[in-house]
Amino acid sequence: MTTAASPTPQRQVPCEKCPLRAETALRDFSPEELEFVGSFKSGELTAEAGTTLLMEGTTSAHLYTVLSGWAMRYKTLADGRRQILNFVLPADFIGLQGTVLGEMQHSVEALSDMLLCVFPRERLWELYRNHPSLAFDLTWIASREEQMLDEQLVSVGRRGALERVAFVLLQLFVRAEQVNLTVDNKVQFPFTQQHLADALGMSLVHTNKTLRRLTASKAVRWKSRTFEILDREALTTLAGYQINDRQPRPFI
Amino acid sequence: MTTAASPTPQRQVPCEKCPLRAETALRDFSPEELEFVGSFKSGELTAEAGTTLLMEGTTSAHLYTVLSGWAMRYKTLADGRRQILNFVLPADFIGLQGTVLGEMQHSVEALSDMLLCVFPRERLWELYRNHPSLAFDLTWIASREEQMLDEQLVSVGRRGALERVAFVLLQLFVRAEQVNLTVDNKVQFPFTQQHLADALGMSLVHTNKTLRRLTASKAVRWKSRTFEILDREALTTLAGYQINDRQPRPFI
DNA sequence: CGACTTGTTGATGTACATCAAGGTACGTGG
DNA sequence: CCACGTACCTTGATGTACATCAACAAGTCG
Repeated sequence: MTTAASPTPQRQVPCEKCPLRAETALRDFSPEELEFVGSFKSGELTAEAGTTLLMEGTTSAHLYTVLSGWAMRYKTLADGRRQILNFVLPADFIGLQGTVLGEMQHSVEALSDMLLCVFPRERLWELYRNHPSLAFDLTWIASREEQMLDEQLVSVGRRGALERVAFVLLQLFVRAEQVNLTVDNKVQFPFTQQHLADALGMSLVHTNKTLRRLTASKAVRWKSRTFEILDREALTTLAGYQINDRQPRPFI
Repeated sequence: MTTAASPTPQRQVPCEKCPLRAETALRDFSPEELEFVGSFKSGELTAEAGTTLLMEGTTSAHLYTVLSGWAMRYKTLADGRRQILNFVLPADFIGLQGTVLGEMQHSVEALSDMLLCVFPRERLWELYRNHPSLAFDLTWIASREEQMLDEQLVSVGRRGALERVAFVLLQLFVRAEQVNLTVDNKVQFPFTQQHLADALGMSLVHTNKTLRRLTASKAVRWKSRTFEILDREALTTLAGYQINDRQPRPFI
């Protein structure tokens, strides 16, 4: 496991040309907002798959926005059991929780090679003081994350294995769609069945068997990293829920 | 199930004399902050046990701070399965999530008689604009809630039944302590085993049996609403975790 | 007093975990 | 090209934790 990741002092993406912005993954910013965010951004970070971006029990001086790539947020128990709390996609924000307790209460690890925007946590206060609209966006983000956790908790607590698997796959697909990571009903998933198992609170073997039941239903296909939805309605039914397409996400 | 709850136009608790503040459940406010919060508060709400304060799928014009009493935040699936996401105690804030999507994605129901402070959601923006320190507190709160959900997800996903029950009881006890609801290692819990089961993602019967195993270990006692910790260290060990005592909570 | 809610317990069923083994794909160095 | 290693997936056999069902006991409340 790589623990450090090196900042890249090379050419950076200027905020006004942020690829996320071009994709409408973010709300529109006023020129003032855009200028502040540009100055708030202190650099970029490239990280290889497997890099630990944030570690439970440590403090981080930085906040990040994902420009590209996937990560996972997780916790581990003393004996090694792992629970993946959430997957992190482009346009997602990480590190905000550290603001509360100082120490991170979870770890974040890159699942693929990533590019991240870096912001200094120390200037967060300045954002709150001078840019209430951005501060509001941060609350919005925290609140949205909470809603995803709520759903996840319902899944793990109250849905059966097939429902659970269908639900998480559908949800991930929808999130990937929102940041234009899908091409005619296909996505590249950078994670393994083990990751899925750890997210769903199931064993690897049982996840595998459930996955085979799911693919047997012809609703989806998932082979060597490529996930494809064949019958979206069927998948939605199996998931026992219609996922609400959320509004475009604010902030950087 | 009662669905509505009536506002009480009678004598209200002035913010500077907020009982929560006296108990140091909240951070200190500057006079300016205190004055704004006082004006932000639009009333009080008393609610009987069983009252639905917020309903999934509806919108609410209000935000609430709990002054006294317990509630639960939960979601239900189409077929009636219920997952309790979190318990709500005095000094907790509810309704913030509605800010994100408009519609609430979960319900909140009073477990005991309650007294709540009411704030108009429409003036939230004013808070962000003029009182960045309070805005920051709101983010803090959202972030703290997220951390509790993380823990809960780990429990339901990766801990065994005994561990789970021990953990949630210990956590509830600690939270109750923080708002002075405990008297020599005892609390009044206003909920039933069914509620615990729904919070832990377990069946009622299995929860009951696990609870009996737990009480057999002499670590705790729980009879007719009164919960008592007899051996805190033993309970902590059973929970497989030491819960970190958090800092005092900011905002109203 | 019955009616109802909450807790308790045993019997039985099932969903899931664990164990063990092998299969497939993709890399490496020869 | 093959031999070899490794990472990931697949599958059957077995074990166990938990759910479901059923019945009853103990309050509590009208």
